[in-house]
Amino acid sequence: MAEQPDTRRRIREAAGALFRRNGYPGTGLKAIAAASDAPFGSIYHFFPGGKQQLAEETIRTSGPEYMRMVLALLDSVDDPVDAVEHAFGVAAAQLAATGYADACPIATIALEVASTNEVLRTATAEVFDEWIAAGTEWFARRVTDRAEARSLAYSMIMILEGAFVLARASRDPEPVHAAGRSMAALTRRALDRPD
Amino acid sequence: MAEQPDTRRRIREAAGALFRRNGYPGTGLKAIAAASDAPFGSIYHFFPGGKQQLAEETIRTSGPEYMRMVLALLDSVDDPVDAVEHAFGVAAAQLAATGYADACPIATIALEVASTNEVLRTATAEVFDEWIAAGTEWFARRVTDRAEARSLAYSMIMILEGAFVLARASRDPEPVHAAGRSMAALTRRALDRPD
DNA sequence: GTCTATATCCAGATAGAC
DNA sequence: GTCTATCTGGATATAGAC
Repeated sequence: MAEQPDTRRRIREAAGALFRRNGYPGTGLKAIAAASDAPFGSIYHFFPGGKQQLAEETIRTSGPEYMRMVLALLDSVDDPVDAVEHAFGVAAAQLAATGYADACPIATIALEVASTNEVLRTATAEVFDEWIAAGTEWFARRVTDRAEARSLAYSMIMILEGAFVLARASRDPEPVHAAGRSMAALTRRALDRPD
Repeated sequence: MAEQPDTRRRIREAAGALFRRNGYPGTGLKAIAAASDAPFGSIYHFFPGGKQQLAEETIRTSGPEYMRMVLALLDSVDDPVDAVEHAFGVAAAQLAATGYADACPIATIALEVASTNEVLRTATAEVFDEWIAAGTEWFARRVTDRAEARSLAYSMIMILEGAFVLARASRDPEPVHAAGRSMAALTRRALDRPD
């Protein structure tokens, strides 16, 4: 089995970081080449489909990576309510630590391409579907009703995404903390009132 | 007092619609000229600051407009819990009716410019601040604790923004309905448990 | 004031030397 | 496979005719 060249991975990671901060049309291939210390032509050597192929790969790799990170945070605390607040607390800290740059790796692209690029829109939709499925599984191990678990997973992803919008705009981690408190309240309510 | 020319308004509205759908770097001035049926030069005649001035004006006009629309929806129903679910229901229907194009007028720009353009970032942050203040006032008339009212306003805006991300990506109004149910639950909890 | 033509630059993409 | 030079189109922005 052939080893992936290091250059290819560097390009993908640099692209992921730039797309996350500046979006899809806002990121140029020349900036990606510069950030990955790769010659411009290597981008087309490894990604013959050009910018779109590069973006699709970053969506489909950084999306699941991010999910695994959040699930690891959630799994690191026993009590579900505390786990939720812990995960949001870490997200808030990480956001502030990166100058309010590193929030959701795919949300900006998702909004940008929703009306303009079916290939990338589908990629973002499929990543979000995986997040919802994984989040549902996590909550289903803690609340009895499966519909309730799914609702909590939906809410957690949505309120986190919205908190990232407000926090990046205001350069203030407070929205993410507020989102964590609301999600903790919803979680506690589901634990207290098993339907 | 001089009347604003009709052309200027048409340009601003076309720009607002395109920025909302395709974002800031994704929208070209030529597309704005075409959509507003205005000659290209008129953009710089009315907006000498170019693309950035045009974007700032659309943020600062469409943002408050959207807030007034949501507040009108909330005020149209007496019971607070029903009002919240009603507002989300209308948002879901409008999203589907526009082919999943017309969600939040400034969220895409907000994410795109957060790390790249201080003028526009500040504009989006100030609009969000007004939303939070107005939402806090609305909830404060219905729940006693002011901190609780502010928390509900934050949550409502964040979960709506997140729902728009998921709904546009999946071309499905369900996330917005799910968000409405969660916000209704949070509102009911605040009404039932006056701290 | 309205509109057209154009200047200038940078994007994505490609060809081909090494 | 790596890298450079370049093509082509479209972007923002401007000049200036009408």
